[in-house]
Amino acid sequence: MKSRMSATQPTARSRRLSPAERRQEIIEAAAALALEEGLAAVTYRGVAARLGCAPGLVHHYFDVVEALEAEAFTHAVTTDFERTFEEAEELGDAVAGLRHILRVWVSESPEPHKTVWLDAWYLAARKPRVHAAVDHAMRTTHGLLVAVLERGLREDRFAPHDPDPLAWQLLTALDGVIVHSSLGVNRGIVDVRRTIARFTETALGLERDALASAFDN
Amino acid sequence: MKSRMSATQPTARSRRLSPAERRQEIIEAAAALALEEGLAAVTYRGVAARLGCAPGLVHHYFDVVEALEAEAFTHAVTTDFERTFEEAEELGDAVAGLRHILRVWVSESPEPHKTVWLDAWYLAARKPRVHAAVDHAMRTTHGLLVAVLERGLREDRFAPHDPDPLAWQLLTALDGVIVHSSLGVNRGIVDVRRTIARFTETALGLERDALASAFDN
DNA sequence: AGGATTGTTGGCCATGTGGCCAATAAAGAA
DNA sequence: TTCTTTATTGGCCACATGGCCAACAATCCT
Repeated sequence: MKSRMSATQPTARSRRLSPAERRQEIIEAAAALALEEGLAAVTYRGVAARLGCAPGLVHHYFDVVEALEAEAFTHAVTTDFERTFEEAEELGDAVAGLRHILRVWVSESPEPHKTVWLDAWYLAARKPRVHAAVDHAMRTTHGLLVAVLERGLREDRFAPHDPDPLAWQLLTALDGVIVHSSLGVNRGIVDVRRTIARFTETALGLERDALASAFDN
Repeated sequence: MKSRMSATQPTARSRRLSPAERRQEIIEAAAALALEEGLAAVTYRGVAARLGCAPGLVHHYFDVVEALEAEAFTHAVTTDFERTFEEAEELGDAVAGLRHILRVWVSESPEPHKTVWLDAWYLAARKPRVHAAVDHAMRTTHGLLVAVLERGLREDRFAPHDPDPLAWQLLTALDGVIVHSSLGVNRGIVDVRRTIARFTETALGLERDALASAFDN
């Protein structure tokens, strides 16, 4: 019921972009679509409608939908969360940085990212290219987290530990939080945000509420 | 390429079952299908093909596919994992019971359940009835886990804690493990199975490897 | 300016799905 | 036995998707 719009509206879009520009435009539209309506909404027709072009154009740049889904996911998740890590690095110490990361990451606000991650995990089981994108994104995240942990060790703020496996354990718990908060289970029963904070405090030998205070507002 | 079988093969199935029997048969077929090929394979045609009946029959008992998906999920996950908790209760002490639960739950073997959970979480975001089924299943699990924790407190095997929120935290970490093991990320880098064991040992004040020993074989 | 390159369009097909319905036949009731 | 009920069938429609392609036209090059 909302499929017709190209004939009535010329879309006022500059036609014949360079391949690089058009490709980037498609990826951004797909990523925005994934954040707003889920990764399942990333289809030839869906992206084309949002962009105001013909579905065949999208197919021209991504001859397989899976590739478009993978790119959309990657662009959607890597954009602002690498920024988050950069912000964390500029903060005073590792504890403050970690607190910042947790606050941004498991915010209870409208849940665009959580849904995208869940969608990606689901699709990864059946679509190899999405799986590869998810795998890469998670390894990248792990690397960034390891850097934070190593910084904390250098600054003597964290109890001694092996950053590599611990980072995986924290990410595992974090992804569990994504699942639970995305579902809205146990809402009102226990604050999901504090769950990960508790785990991290314990693992790093921090004093109670050293990280959970990030959610006090 | 495998859709034709009703005309050539009478399916040798007793026809005209009682509504209760047929309904149960459908649910079991749908659950088996969900475990083998994912919850997305639970369609009118899919279940009917597995059962050797007409798709219309399945629709006659479940006039909305969502209801069938929800029932399939519930039957698939509640069947054997309530049994696991019963087995745990019959074991010597709470620590042994918890160890048993972890071993069965996060086994690295063929991953039928993990996929089903992931599928359900994904579908729950868009299908209310599936969401209700998932919510109920998770609350049930939480209740069973709380019972185990309370038992451990009575037996003085666990450090003092509030079982209710702790059970949610453990389940959160556990679901994170499901995500990671389902993806096969970090395979060979860190043993995902031990992640949840570490968290639990820490939270309950158990000595190192008290639970992780469940994975030594 | 004219021609070649290629970004772009609109439409087409096959497939799989949910949902619906009249016709059929099997089981139980009279 | 015959009649009534209803479990069951097979086919139908509308819709959305992935993928493909010939024709069109804007831009760049000569």
